[in-house]
Amino acid sequence: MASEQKSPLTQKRIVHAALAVADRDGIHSISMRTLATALDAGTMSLYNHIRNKDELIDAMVEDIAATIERPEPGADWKQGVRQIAVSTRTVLHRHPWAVEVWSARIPGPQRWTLMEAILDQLASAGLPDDLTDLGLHAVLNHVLGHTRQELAAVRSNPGTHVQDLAAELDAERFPHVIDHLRYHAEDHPTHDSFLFVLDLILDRLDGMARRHGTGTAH
Amino acid sequence: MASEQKSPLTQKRIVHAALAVADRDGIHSISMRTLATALDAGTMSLYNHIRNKDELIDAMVEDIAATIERPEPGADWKQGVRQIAVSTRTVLHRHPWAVEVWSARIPGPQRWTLMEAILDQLASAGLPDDLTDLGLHAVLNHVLGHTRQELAAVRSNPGTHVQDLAAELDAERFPHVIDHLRYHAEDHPTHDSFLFVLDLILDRLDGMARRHGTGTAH
DNA sequence: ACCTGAACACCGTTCAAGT
DNA sequence: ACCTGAACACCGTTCAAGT
Repeated sequence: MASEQKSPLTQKRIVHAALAVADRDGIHSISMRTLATALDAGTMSLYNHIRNKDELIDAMVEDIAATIERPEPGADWKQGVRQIAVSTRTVLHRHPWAVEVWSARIPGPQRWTLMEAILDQLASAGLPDDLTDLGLHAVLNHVLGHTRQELAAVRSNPGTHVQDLAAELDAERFPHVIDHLRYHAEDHPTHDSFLFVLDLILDRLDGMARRHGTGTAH
Repeated sequence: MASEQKSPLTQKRIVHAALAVADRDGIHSISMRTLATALDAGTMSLYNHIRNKDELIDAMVEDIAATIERPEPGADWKQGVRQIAVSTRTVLHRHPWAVEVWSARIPGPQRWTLMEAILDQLASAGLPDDLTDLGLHAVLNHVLGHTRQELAAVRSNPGTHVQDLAAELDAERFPHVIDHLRYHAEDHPTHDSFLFVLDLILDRLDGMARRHGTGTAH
């Protein structure tokens, strides 16, 4: 107790401490001062390992992007894309603050690697350039959009839940919206809409690839 | 010149001034102090018309959401949804900071009205509840995802362009990503991918509605 | 009812000084 | 090379005092 050894600051320790804070209290709770205190260091010491706060947040996103599972090289392309999509969703659920930052900032190497993997799978399906582009965006928009939407009620306003939102709306003006919110408040265990739509997209791309491969369309 | 009359502060004047600043310099450039100065008022005067900064930003989003065109009541449902989607994209391009805030915060009346309109159109197509839900998210994810992606290069880092990103990447590790970025840097006037995918989604929903209507599937 | 300055409790970051 | 306190130039917002 008397001989506590302060472990040295590293960019890794700083990023991990920041992740712990963000996962618990949200990205808004991170300040250089509180983060330094949590690490038992002077505020300015952090700047020996990180250029500024923006780059810290980029490093946090890269760190969690690295935990997304990639398919082994020989895998079927549909299974490959599916695995990346499912794992991305799982990881984003583990870090509820991350989905907003994900779309808002320019990717780093880890995220480029993920995009490269998806594009590689789509290319191996035999899709031409324009349909590969279409497929990448369809998959990414679905994964990020669906996950964002799942996390929205929980995250944005900690007190707010989907049911409460529906209760506040005027039933005369927003009947469909209220139905829709109620629908989302229920559990739908029979088919997970995330996987349902994901497979819809993948099957559609598969069909396009086959049509292209057999030379039916240009 | 000697008899300048200060027009009184209103929530509308404050929101419009904030929109002008955000459209020119980004949402980050808005502070209560600079905004008050722009309005030739004391900082704390703003708080007589707006509860806090978060509600100001919500009010800004609501203000631009109100400018999105809605279809006239009798319109064909596909044309109706299409018009809302196209107009949303146009409006978000006019306010490049808005697409991030859009997904991050809980909707207000204007945005609920838009969702109500889309859901109403989808219901009039004869889609059952679960496919209406699927259709709403497909349309919203596409509109927001595509628009975000169009704006990303321009907005996030004012100096960065898509071509520069591609030039910085290691050609050995990211061949597909580089191709993809180059593809996006080109103009593709022959078919706008926004409309192409939008119509793909709408046609798909139409097909589902017809199959459901004729009782072929449950 | 609306306006506002002072004050409080914070920020991120530069710089110079330490070891 | 790494650490750090002081200082600078900001924040959003509460409160009390004005009209």
